[in-house]
Amino acid sequence: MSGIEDVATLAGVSKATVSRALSGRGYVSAETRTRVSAAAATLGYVVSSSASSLVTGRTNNVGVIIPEINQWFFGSIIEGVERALLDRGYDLMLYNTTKTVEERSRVFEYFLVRKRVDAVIAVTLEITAPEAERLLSLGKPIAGIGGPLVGIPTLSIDDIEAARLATEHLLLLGHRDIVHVGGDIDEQMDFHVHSKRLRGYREALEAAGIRYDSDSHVATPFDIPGGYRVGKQLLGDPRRRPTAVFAACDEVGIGVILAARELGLSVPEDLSVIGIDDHPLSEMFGLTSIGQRPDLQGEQAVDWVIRQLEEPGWTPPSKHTFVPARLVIRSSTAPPRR
Amino acid sequence: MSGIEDVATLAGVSKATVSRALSGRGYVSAETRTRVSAAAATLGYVVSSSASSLVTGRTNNVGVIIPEINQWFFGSIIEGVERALLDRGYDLMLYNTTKTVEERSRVFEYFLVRKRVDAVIAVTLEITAPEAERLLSLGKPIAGIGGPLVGIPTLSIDDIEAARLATEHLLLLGHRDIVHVGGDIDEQMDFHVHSKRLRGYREALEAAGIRYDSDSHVATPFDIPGGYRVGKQLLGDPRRRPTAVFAACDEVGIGVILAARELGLSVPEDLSVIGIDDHPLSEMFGLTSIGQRPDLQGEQAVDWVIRQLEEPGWTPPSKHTFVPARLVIRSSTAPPRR
DNA sequence: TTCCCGTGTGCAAACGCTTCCAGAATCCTA
DNA sequence: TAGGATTCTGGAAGCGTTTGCACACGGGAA
Repeated sequence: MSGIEDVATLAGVSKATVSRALSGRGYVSAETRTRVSAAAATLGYVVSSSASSLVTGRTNNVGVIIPEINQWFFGSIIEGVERALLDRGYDLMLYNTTKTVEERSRVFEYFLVRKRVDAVIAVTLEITAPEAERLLSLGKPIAGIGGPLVGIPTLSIDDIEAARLATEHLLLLGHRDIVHVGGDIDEQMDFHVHSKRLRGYREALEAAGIRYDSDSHVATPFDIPGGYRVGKQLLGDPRRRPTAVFAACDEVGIGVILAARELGLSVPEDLSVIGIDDHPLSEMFGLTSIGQRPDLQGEQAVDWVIRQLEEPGWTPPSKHTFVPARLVIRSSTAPPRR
Repeated sequence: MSGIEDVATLAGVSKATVSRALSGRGYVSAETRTRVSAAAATLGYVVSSSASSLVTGRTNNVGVIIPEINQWFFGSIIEGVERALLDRGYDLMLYNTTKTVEERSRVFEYFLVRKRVDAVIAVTLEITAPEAERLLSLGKPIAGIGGPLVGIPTLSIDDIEAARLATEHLLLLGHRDIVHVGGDIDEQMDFHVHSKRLRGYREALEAAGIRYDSDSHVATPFDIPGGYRVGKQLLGDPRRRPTAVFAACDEVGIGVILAARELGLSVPEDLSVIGIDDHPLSEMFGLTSIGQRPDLQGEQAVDWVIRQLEEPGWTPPSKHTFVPARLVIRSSTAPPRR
């Protein structure tokens, strides 16, 4: 394992020059630079990141806190973040933590406590103002996916708007009897995604002059089996069956479609279904959806923190950023059967 | 940001004693230890990992190379690895890289080149002997999920055996006309998982005295749409329709089930389907499967590398380890109709 | 009593870089 | 031609820890 000293002697220069030549900082003549690079190459030299971190105070690591991995939304974010980080020469330290409050604060302390990351990207993690303050005061940029969050740049789709869009699509097709299959409102984490989507749905309904009652909304876990179970229940009774379902995410929507099929209903003739996400499976099921791109959200968050690190004076948007979500019409929605 | 010096003066001892008290190495009287801890706590002191890495040569990071994130198998591995690593006080550096040869070697160089990780866990990455040699000679333990791989401890289910088990289950039920829907044999990476599963299937068939011909096997991507497309094609022609399908993974199996339903066939009456994985969705579809636990595989790999790091003299198994895979019977398999 | 060993502590030397500073050489401008 | 600005290089001082070594102290064995 050769050090900078070896490279220096081989190239016939000082350690200082090697450092400058290799890092590209400061003046080095072209000739010297090539000689140093050659020496480094023959020795297989590579700088010790601990040593340089020690003096520069930079680790070139970015920490990512994420509550799930095995879900399309979160997995895609990680992919986007990873790609963007590696492109810029940073490494990704992954912290998978559940959403319970204790766990959350433990992880948070963990981050504050470590001198191991230059920045933090928090996915679906409600960081309180004092916590953010503390992190920021340590000079560590932080960005959030989900939000809004005070004092921290955050981004997400506009959940209310997306839900409204989805509901309006159904309304426009002529549906009046639309059930929303969403998440559990009592889950307080997650930036109230569930209640926001419910709200967008209600607002669209009310704008169309349709009464909303508590039967119009049913909660279930955000996965295919969750949608399936609710679908079975909801569609089982013919006299209470809606003509359309707005599912709070595509997995749930797919579950509902499967339940409908199993009950002998055809989609969209007997039932229209719309979801949110544009999940990779949605195309196969013909599921109409409000699409979003979690991978791009991850890239955006990376961009924010890295620019703060590298461009002195640059500051990220001070308010929450809404990323686009667009309607993708497929074959699961149609006018209600006369 | 207070350093060890501050703690030392506050506690009225030397830096050396602080270091020993906090790290638990060397002799420190109980009284001193508590005084130091108190001082550290009031100052909010935390050791600089770069500084201690510089002297100890340890980073407390483990690198994980993985080709995918957004797939159940890989996501579960990451979850298991992350959990095990955090429990032991290590951080996880994630490298998501595709399986193409150039990418692979690039990442590999990347790892060799960095002095940032203490160990490497390679998931589904065929590391060549010289590469392994190099990593090992740097004193960095390495473990692989997938394999076998010479010179590196690896683990995986026994793919041949799993495929045989699945096929035998169908044979035992009385099926003689079984098609294997697997992966593309020409994909050379992945430790030949595809060809191993094909082989287990063939061997079971041959042992039962059933002729295998090239029609018996069809390749498709390892996901639900892949299984669905093949299913549609395969089951479309009634006179060439098998009585059972052995899918190389559950996603494919689920796709086949969906295709069958859509063609009006009922499972298992008209068609039996079995997969491999015991995917979370399989229960909902009643899919019989050969189950495996990627999360535990991840934990096992972590155990190997960490023990090598922490227990001098300990060596991991020198041969490939097969982890258990067990038959989970659900409702997608039954004797063939009449 | 003497000697040795197990404890407890501090000093100072690394660990492998980056960067400030100073000095030398070269170049441009007046 | 003088003088300042620019480019290039090396020496040396850290960065914040860990750890080898030396030393002091006490208790038990001989």
